[in-house]
Amino acid sequence: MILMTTVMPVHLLSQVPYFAGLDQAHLLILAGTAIPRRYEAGQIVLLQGEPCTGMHMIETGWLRSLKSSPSGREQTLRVVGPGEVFGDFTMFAATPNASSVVALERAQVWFIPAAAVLGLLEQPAFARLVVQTLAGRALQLLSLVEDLSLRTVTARLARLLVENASGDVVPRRRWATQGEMANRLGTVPDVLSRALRTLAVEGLIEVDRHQIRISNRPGLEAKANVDA
Amino acid sequence: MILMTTVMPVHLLSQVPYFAGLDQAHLLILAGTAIPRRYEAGQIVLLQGEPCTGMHMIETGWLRSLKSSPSGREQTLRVVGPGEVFGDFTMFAATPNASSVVALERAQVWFIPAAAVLGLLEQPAFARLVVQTLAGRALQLLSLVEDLSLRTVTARLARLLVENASGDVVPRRRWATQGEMANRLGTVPDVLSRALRTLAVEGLIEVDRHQIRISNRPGLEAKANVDA
DNA sequence: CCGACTATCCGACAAAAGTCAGAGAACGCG
DNA sequence: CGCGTTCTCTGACTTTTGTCGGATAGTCGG
Repeated sequence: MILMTTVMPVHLLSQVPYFAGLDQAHLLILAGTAIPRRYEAGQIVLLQGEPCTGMHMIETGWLRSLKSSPSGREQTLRVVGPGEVFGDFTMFAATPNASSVVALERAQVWFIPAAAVLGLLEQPAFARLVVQTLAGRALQLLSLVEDLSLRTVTARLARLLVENASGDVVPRRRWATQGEMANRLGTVPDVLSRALRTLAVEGLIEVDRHQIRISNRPGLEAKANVDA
Repeated sequence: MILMTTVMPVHLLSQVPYFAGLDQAHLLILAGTAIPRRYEAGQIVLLQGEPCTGMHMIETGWLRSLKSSPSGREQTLRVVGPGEVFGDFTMFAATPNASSVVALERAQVWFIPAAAVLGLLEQPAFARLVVQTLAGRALQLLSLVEDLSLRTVTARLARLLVENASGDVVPRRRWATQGEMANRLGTVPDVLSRALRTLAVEGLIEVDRHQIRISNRPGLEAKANVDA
């Protein structure tokens, strides 16, 4: 009798920058330890403060990690999608979860136990990639600090748009509501709404329900560098 | 004829968490590559955007790393002192300096070329420590984001005081002026001055020129968790 | 001990951000 | 296709933060 369990396809793992260099044998072992998990929109994947026992990799769907305040305000730290990982920081640091993670839409993710990954650090090539990736992600956090500390909401919005534009349009997924974007910029929906309008009346962007078009990129980039 | 060059004492290196586990031989090699540098108060050690060729370790003195805005506002990211390192993030990520670093007082630091450190990543024990340390430092950045995004200036100040207190007093070094503390909290001297006063009149702290005494720790901790 | 420089403080003011209530539009589900 | 929920937008208001000029007090070096 054959017991069919769901096993992670190896090709998924190699999408992750620091797993990409591993040989087939190690990939198979890793994949063997991965546990599939499915989440619906709004479901909590990780809760800040809970012990961390491993990391997660996303097969499909989008999620966001956030810090939340007692009064219900939230700051989105990162929005992650297919091929990306989360929860690795706390796994490597061996601390409780530093942020919560919730699903923005239905998502298929794989949980990878800490032991399986930490063991791989024996391999210099892998370790090098991990070090490089962690450092790079830390630098992204630095620019978030810069944004929050010394740029106005409008400037942060302009930056977000410029960075996320493919060509001249910033596509909006279903969950990319103004409330959600507000969390990302560290403000509230009302204020974001006004910021969008400001940019729109100045002719820099055209806001649509499904996308935002950049009509004047140089002008928008100028706004992005204005500070407090 | 003997040429006397200044060589870094090995015992300094082993103060750094991730160098601590290295054997004597490697420590000696590392120490051999280190170059001594002295800076006076206010001098620039690293400039944001410049290429990064290695990391620094502090023997004596204090420095701060910061992001600055076009209009002159500054956000202090970290204040570092004896035994600590800086510039390692960008070295490991192989990117230009993400922040500037300036000396707060006269400081003796050692520059360690990137190649010397990156080579050591071959050693699993070392790599593991680096990974753990980088992840830990990234988590500190996360809490800075949390502070800036969802806490008021007064709450941030309360936290700073609680965290830096030894016993009931927060010692103030000569360079720990209000302007300096303001940069650390992401605000300006005037506002900080008022925040200090607020806490003082509420009887939570007693401000002195050389130290700040916490007269009501529970009360101060309560303030530290208030949000926007 | 003096004088220049810096740090601190203050009150009034300006600006940015956040809050609130309510109207209107879009969307998803049945 | 309708109905209810969620998202958007609006104007008025509050709070927080930042700015400015200038008074005051400390500090440091000579």
